[in-house]
Amino acid sequence: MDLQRIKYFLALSEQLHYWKTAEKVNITQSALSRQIQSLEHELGLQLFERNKRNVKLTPAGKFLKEKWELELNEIEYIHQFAKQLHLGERGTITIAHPDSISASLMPDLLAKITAAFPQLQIKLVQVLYENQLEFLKNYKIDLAITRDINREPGIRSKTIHSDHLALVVPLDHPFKGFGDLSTESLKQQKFILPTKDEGSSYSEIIQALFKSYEFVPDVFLHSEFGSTIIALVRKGLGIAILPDSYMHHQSPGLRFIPLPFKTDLLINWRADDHNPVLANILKLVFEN
Amino acid sequence: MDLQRIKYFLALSEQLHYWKTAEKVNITQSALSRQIQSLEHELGLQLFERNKRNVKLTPAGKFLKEKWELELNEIEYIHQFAKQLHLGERGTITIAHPDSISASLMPDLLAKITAAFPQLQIKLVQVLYENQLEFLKNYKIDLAITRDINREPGIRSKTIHSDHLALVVPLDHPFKGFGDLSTESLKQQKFILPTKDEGSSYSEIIQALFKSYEFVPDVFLHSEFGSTIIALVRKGLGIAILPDSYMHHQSPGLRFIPLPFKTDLLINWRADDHNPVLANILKLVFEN
DNA sequence: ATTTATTAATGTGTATTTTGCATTAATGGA
DNA sequence: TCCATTAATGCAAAATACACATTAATAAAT
Repeated sequence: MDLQRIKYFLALSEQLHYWKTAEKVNITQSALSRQIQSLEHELGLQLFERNKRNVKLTPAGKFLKEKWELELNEIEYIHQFAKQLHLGERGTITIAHPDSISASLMPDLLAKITAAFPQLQIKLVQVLYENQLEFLKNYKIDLAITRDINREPGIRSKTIHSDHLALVVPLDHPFKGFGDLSTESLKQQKFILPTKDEGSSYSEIIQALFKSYEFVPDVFLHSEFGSTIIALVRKGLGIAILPDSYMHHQSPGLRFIPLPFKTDLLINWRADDHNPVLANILKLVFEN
Repeated sequence: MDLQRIKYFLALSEQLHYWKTAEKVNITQSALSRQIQSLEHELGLQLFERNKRNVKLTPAGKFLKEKWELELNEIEYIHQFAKQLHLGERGTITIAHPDSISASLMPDLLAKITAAFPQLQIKLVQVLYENQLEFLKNYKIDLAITRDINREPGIRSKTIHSDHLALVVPLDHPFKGFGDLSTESLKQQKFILPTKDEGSSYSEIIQALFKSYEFVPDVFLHSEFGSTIIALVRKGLGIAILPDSYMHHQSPGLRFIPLPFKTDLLINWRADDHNPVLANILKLVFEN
């Protein structure tokens, strides 16, 4: 059952004239005649009542004309949709990203994506640092934006941004600028820091920072969630070290003091992920 | 776009293995490989991600697998339905019949039809005698059961039954049997008769009846509807002449006196009506 | 590291199907 | 009765699909 045959049938069912129809669909009358015959034979029923002079739909033919028209439309739509999936213009992608960039990079990126591919479905999720690679490998997420360098085989990774680290203090705090920082003055402070994670490159940078001042900080509380940390600092419960992306969040009552340490933001994906949606998004991310 | 190709695709999308699938669908692996390739080419997209070792659906392929399965089911159902239309096992037929047989022949006929073709849709309509042929020719009805012989070209006709005419009188009427009828006694009666129609063979029979008694009846009322006539007779407003099929109606308070005149019941249809439903019904009507 | 088994793709000749051209046969109208 | 129209058909050519054998890539085994 060739769909082309059905198209010929539909054309003939409109014209009810072999010669005119044949011309319209660019085949000879003989070919059309045989196409209809084989269609009838294949279905085991008669589509047209015809003699050498007139062509007329049978009740079954009339029924099939109506139904097939609907089906062909449906199928055409399906094929178009599939084509969009193929081109990565439609489909779903799940992205995990850290809280730090939800007010800076993410809005920009999402705006870019929706402008270029309005039909795309994007799912944003927050995943604990320690789970990101596992989720990526288990197809729970397709893209992981993180501050950790990964060395997993099968995961590809690329830096998309660099942030300075900043010391975050309440507005009424004695630290006004980088000059106020010293081993002595820092030793007095209570710190709110991210959860320490063995082998996490982000914690290593923070460790390195304290090492440069040669002391071990008094860590009053660990939290992985930047917004929690910021709220605690604002209440005067301690001071924190965060990527300066957080300056883009509307956070009154806080002062950010830039530090000479940088943290990279990386984007990770499965090396064997051939979803065209991913390719399109990576292209967008890297194109400028 | 050959539906067979889509079936091959669906088989492969289940097995994800060319050799096994090829065996299952009874072609060689080479043929299957090319079928899938040409399908991909035709659609302009990739259905499977494959290397020499593994076969896996792409997102577009996964989508098409789901959709095509539904569409193929739909199409198969449509074809089955069309086949039934072709065989006359499904479809609609509109039948006009006189009131006189609605309690005798019609129930029998309808029972027969629904037993043989349970999927058939039957529309019963009451049409005035004078309109029957016109409605038949204009495709408003497909079968006309009537007591009138027609001589229209293009309309085929066959007798299916013969009724005696009967004189219908109230139970308390002095006429008890055929012996009570005479020109004198009949002259005293008021008659309720069918609408007189020039050239109608049924009225001609009734005319012939009165001619045999050599008088012109005192016709108090004309009606074409048997049930109306019966109601009037029961109320004692007059007596009537009807086909004795009416004896099958539950009509207490009436006496039917058979007369030695017969009226034929004919079934009429368009000679050029090739609706298979019609053929099946005619076969049923004439088969015994 | 090398070998082996597996398996999708492909080159090639053959078989099948479809097509176009020319012709035929049926039919309605002049 | 003849003519014009038009769907069907015989036939050869073209296009397409197929099977067989082979190739090439790769995962598993040694």
